[in-house]
Amino acid sequence: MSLRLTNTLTRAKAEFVPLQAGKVSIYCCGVTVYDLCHLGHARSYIVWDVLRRYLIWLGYAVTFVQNYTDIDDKILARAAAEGSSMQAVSERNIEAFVADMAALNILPADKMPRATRSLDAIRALIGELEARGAAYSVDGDVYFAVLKHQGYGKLSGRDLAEQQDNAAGRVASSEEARKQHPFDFALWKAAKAGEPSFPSPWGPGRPGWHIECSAMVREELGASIDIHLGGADLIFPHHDNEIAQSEAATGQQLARFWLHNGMVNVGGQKMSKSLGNFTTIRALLASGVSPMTLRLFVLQAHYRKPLDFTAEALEAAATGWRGLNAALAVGRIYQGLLGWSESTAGDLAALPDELQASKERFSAAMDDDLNTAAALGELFELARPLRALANRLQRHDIPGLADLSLGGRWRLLLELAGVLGLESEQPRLPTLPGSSGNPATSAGSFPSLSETESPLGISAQGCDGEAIQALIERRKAAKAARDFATADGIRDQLRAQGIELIDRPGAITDWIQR
RNA sequence: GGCGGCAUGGCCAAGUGGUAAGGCAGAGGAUUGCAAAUCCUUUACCCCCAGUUCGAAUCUGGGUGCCGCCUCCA
Repeated sequence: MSLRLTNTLTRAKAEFVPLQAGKVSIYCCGVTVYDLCHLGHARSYIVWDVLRRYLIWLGYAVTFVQNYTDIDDKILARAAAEGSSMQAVSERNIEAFVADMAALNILPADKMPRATRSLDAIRALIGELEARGAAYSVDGDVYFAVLKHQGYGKLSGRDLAEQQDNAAGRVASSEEARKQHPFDFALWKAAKAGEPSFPSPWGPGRPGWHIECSAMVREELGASIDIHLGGADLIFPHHDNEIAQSEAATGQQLARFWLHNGMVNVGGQKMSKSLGNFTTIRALLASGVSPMTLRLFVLQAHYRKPLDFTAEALEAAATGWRGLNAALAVGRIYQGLLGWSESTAGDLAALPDELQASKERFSAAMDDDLNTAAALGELFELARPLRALANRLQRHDIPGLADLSLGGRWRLLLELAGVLGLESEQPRLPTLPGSSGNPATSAGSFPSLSETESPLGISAQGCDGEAIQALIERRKAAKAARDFATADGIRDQLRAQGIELIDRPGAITDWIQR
C-alpha cells in the first residue's frame, strides 16, 4: 500500500513519493489576517492537519510551513475603519487564529512566516524576476509579464489567448493601461498617500499578494517542495501566479503535488464574507458545538468535495461524536477497573487478525487520497464493542474476561482516531444555579468507580454534586411512592441543566453531564 | 463564453467492472414505571437516455440539474 493523492497539476491520483526519502516539505497557504476565521478556514486546516498527521504516522519527517498574509488592502481598510493600524489588526487576528486552531486540535505549523517579516526575500525575488526579464516596472509598480513565462496557467488549465477577451474590462482601466497583458499581476505596488509602505529599489510601496508565498516557500523550504496546499478557490489566479513567479526565478518545479480542498457551502452556495453567510469558528464553538464534533463533521466528507453546512448535519456529527467519544474515553474513565492504559492495554505490534484487518482497512482508506469518510467508518466499527462495554460499566456491570480483552481494540482505536486528530473530550462541567464550584480544580482527573459517586466522577469535579444528589433522593422517594409525575419532573429539570439521570437495578441512580 | 467539479436510501456520505461501508434519523424486539444508554433485527432498482461488457453506481456518448473558479477569498 502506498499513499496516493489527487494532484491538481495533473488532475489525477498519483503515488506520493517525496523528493528526499523519509522527508516531506509542505507549504500551506494561510489566512489574510483582516478578520476572524470561519468554517471554510476550519475545514481547510482540519483536512491538511489530517494529511500532516497521517504522513507523520507513516513515519515521514514532515516540515509544515504556513504563512500569514499581514499586508493587504482589506487589513488597511479594517484599520482605517476602526482607527487603528495595519499591525494592530494583524496582531489581533493572528492571536485569534492561533487560539482557534488550537481549539480545533490542529497542530501548529513548524514555521509561520509573515509577509511583513519576509520583505528581504520578497524584494530579492522581485529583483531576480526583473533581471531575468520576467517582470517590468511602471512608475513604482512592478508587474509580472505572463506572456514571457512559458506555460502560464498550467495549474488551472487556462489558456492566455482564450482568456484575454474575458479578462478585458475586469481590471480597473487605469491599471490596465500600464500592463502589457491583462493577466499581468503586481509584484510590488507603489505606495499611495497615507498608507504604510516599505522601501524598495522601485520606490516605497508594498508587495503584491502572490509574491509573498513564492518568497516564503523558497526561504523556508527551498526552490522545490513536495506538497503545496490551499483552498480550491486559490487555484486561479493565486497558485498559477505563484508557480509562474517561482519557476521563472528558479527554473525548478515549485511543488510536485498541489492539493486543494473543496469549499464549505451554505444552502448550496460557497461560504464567504461577501455573501455574509459565514459562521466564525469561535461563534460556533461558543454556541456549544464541540471541536471534535466539528472535526467529525468535516472529515465525514471527502476533502475535495463541497461540504454543505447545515444545522442538521452538525447535529448528526455531534451525536456521532458522542458515541465515538464514549468508546475513546472508556479506557481512561474506567482505568482502575479495567487496568488499561494507553501504553499497556494490548500489544499493537501483535494485533489479532480481526484488529489487524481493521487497521489495514483504515490505512487503505487513508492511502486512497485521504478517504477520511471511509476511515471513520472503520473507527465506528472499532468503537461499537467498546461503546457497549462503556454502557455496561456505566450500569456497574462487572467486566468479564471478554471485556478485558478489548484493551487492544481500545488502544488501536485511540491510535487511529489520533491520526484524524480525534481525541476523547472530558465531559463539560455542569453549571447549576447556586453552584459555586471552581472549574479550575477539575482538569485532568477521573476518579475511579465507587458506589457513592457518579461513574464519570463529575460529582467531585467542582460542580454542586450535593444539590444533584439531593434531587436524586427526592426523586427516589417520589418513585417509591409511585409519584412518577414528580419523579419525571425532577429528571426533566436536571436534563434542562445538562444532567442526565440513569436508573439502574437496585434503585440506584447515576448521573452524567451531557 | 472559458476552465474544473458534483449528482448514491428521509438527511449526510463512502464505494471507479462482479449483485451497495459508515454516521444521523426511523421502525420492530430485549431492557425500563417512563426515560436515557446499550444490544439484536430492519429500511436503496445508485439523476435520465443510449452504448460497451457474461456482468456497470462504477467505462463511453448524449441529456438534465447543481456548484466552484475566471475580481479578494480556505
